[in-house]
Amino acid sequence: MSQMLQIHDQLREMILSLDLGPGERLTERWLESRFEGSRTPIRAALVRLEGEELVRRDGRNWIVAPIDLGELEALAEFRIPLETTAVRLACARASAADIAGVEEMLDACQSGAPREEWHRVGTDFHVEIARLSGNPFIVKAIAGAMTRLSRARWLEVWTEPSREQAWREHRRILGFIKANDPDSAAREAADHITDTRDRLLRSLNEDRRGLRARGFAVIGLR
Amino acid sequence: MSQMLQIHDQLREMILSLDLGPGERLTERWLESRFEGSRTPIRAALVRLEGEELVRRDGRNWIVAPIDLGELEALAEFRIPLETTAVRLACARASAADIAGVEEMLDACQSGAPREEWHRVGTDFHVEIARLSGNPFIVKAIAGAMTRLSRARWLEVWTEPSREQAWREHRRILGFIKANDPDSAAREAADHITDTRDRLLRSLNEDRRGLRARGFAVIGLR
DNA sequence: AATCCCGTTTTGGGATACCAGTATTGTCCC
DNA sequence: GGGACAATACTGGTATCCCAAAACGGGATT
Repeated sequence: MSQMLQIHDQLREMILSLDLGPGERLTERWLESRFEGSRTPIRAALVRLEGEELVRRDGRNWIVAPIDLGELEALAEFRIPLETTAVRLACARASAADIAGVEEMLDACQSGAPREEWHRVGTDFHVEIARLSGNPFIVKAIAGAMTRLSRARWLEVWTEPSREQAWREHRRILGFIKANDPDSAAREAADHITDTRDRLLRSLNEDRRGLRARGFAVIGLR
Repeated sequence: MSQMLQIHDQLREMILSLDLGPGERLTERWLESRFEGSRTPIRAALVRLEGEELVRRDGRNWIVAPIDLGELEALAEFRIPLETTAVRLACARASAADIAGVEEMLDACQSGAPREEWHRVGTDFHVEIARLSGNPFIVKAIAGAMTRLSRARWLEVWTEPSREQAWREHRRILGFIKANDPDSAAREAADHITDTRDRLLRSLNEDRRGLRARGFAVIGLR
């Protein structure tokens, strides 16, 4: 694989895992030494990441895209029509094998699993459901939305019951798709997105102090 | 403005105007002489355009993204839930001044206007409506969808009546938003997207011969 | 005439060199 | 000690250079 793609993926991972703080400045020279490559592939990776909005320009400088918690509502508003459409289409189009694949993914995440695993599966579930719709534009849009959501979800204080609740909702959505009940699946999906948003916002609000202590600007959080 | 952005914008325009044929190979050296800049900014522009899916890699080469007419259905399927949501939100949120702005845009496109003008306004209308929703994610998604549609719409054989029909539908949508009738606006928007898709597909089907003569692969067109 | 093969050319990927602008720092004067 | 200012260090933007690999071409062979 080309060096640029390696750098892109690694940097992406570092950003999404909060290894690099939101808003943190990135100089091409630092990245040069960090990844032991020249500025050429590094610049390409940065331009690419800029397209994914994981990196942004601040004047002439590069910075890790800040987390704007104020966009959480808009994100839910965006996801609801898309994901309800996705599950409806999934009911019409997904094969039993496709559905089983997603089910398996959920099963693989047992209660002993590490935090990263829960985080990843919780994101991938929505993308995989979107994939069942067979519409690549929906898939990409949902994947992008989940990426933007991803870092804020690390900040969330996950309690066992809230996590269990989310998983129950995932299973219910999948169950309705399996049962070929598009209306219920769509209702469940919309409710899940709303619930998740509220859980997230509540958690972040309760933990404002903790967030600030960890150096996160709590901008846009009402 | 940086040279890279200039190159990006010019190249983008050349692609969207079909100045560069879909599938056409782009060598960095040709672009170098064409834009009188070195490969560095050109490569950055290409990476950027790749993110917008206007340019693609074919092995090691760069090519102008082909037009896949088969994705027209998926695109409509994607737009309908988003744009119906957008008009509903617009009803709730758009100010009279905002609406008047869009109205003005439609008015500015009189029957004597050049083809480019119709094309541009026909695209921008949907983006502006999305903007009235106040949701930036919806705006960006619609803008991206309209970009992908853009080139196929150049291929369309525009008859006077079909163009008039589209404009009537635009006005109707806007009228319902103005009248604060979200249900009608949403229905009208969905119908418009479906109608437009059908008009486009019919036109392209009738003109297959013409398309091929102009060098366009009619892939994915049923 | 078709095909294979090898040298040449051209390509994109990466590294480096250079520049102009900007921020920083250190210093000198008050 | 504090503020103005100049030298300096560092940044991203661009141009150029080098390389390996892929594409191309042309001639020899069948």
